[in-house]
Amino acid sequence: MRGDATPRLREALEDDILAGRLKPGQRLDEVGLAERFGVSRTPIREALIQLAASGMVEIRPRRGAYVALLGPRQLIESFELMSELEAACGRLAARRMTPEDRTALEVAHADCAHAVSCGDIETYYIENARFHAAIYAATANRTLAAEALRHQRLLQPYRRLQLRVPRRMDASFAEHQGILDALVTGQGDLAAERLRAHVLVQGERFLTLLTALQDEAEALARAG
Amino acid sequence: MRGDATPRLREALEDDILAGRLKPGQRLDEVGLAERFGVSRTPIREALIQLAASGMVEIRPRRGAYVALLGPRQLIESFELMSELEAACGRLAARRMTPEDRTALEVAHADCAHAVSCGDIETYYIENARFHAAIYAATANRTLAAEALRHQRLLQPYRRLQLRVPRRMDASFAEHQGILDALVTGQGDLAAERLRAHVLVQGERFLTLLTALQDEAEALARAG
DNA sequence: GTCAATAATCATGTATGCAAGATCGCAAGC
DNA sequence: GCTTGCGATCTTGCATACATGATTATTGAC
Repeated sequence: MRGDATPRLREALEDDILAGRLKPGQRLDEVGLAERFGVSRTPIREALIQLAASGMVEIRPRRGAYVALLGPRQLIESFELMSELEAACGRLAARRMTPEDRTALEVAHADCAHAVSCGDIETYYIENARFHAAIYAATANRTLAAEALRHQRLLQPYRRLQLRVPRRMDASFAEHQGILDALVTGQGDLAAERLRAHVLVQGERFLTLLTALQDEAEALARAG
Repeated sequence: MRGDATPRLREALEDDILAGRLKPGQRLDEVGLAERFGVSRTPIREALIQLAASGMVEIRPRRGAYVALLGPRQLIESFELMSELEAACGRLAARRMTPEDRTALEVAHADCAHAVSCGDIETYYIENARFHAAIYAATANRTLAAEALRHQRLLQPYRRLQLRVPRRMDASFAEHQGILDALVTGQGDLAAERLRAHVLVQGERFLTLLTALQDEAEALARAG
């Protein structure tokens, strides 16, 4: 075999996690994955180590690898970190955006608008990520953009749930409009503030949802 | 051997890099390291992969691992990212600092003061990192604090050079005082602004130093 | 003397083997 | 009936082996 099994495996596993085919908390058995992908354990292990380093997988020594499962505390912290990263991106993007960046942003925003008008949550989920990624790209700071993207991906499985909250998609889109306005008029601090609030509210809504689900589960447990 | 070779190797290599025993750009030969540490290539590879994921090492496929060498562009970007992370930490720390956090900060600041009064650059370099780490810890957000710490370590080899700029240590300490004042008075936005400027100026001074060194090297190349 | 092509060498990437620790099941005791 | 101790099984972590691509050295031509 040609020598590029590890990156291929890493991407395949990451895709599986992001697409929800591998669910948070699920065990990742080395031999099982090796058989499934037709390789030995070695490149599997190396891919898992890389995913663990990026936070998508958790490796417990001598106890195996698991798809990362963020608890409430970690979720709060991650959304807060994300809100700060996005705010930073917004401030820099407002100052440095090129005409191409602006076009890309407006296209992504229009695609979000289309998803909203169709009521298509799944599409909005994807286009929303693109809109934010367009902001990262406009910072002209690849290091910062890469960090923002990495954390976006980390939270992606949880955001997906979050958008199912009633009317959240419309509210999110309205916030995008305000962010875009601030960005294209060069108001970096305003864009930062709006992005911070936009991401934080997502985190808070998500936690509300999470605790509701937990209460529900507990109620079921008591009833059953 | 007992089953913790990989983390031990990772820490040893990271220490070597942070302490300057392994220099940016230096090749990390797997068999050489394996012999030096008395282990096989497998745990060496796993440690290198982890270090690559955290940015301290660069792995070029089929071409080996090297101690990360940041170019001017990456340095600018990294310092800018760091300035935003520190600003975020400052804002949150000003709001959430516990009395213990405040004490730790003041102790770290006093230790910096002592290093300044002794003119001890090497000690200041260490205490400075502690002062900043105390701010991260005061955010009550371990995820954010861990990210800030990781990037602090990434830039540490370069900061060390930077402090040798004349009078930089005194200026840095004066800035710390302003940051501390803003933090203990709960002025989050002010603390954020001062931290951002503090880190950015380090980056800029460092780049000045870097280009000066490069010019010097070129002049020598022309002369020789 | 320099450059290019080719062969030898070497390092990386992957596969496989093996030992130690973790998990699971079963049985014995309370 | 529940818990605890012991043993079997399984998985991980590291070592070793091998193949392929990169690197270097050598040789021949210009």
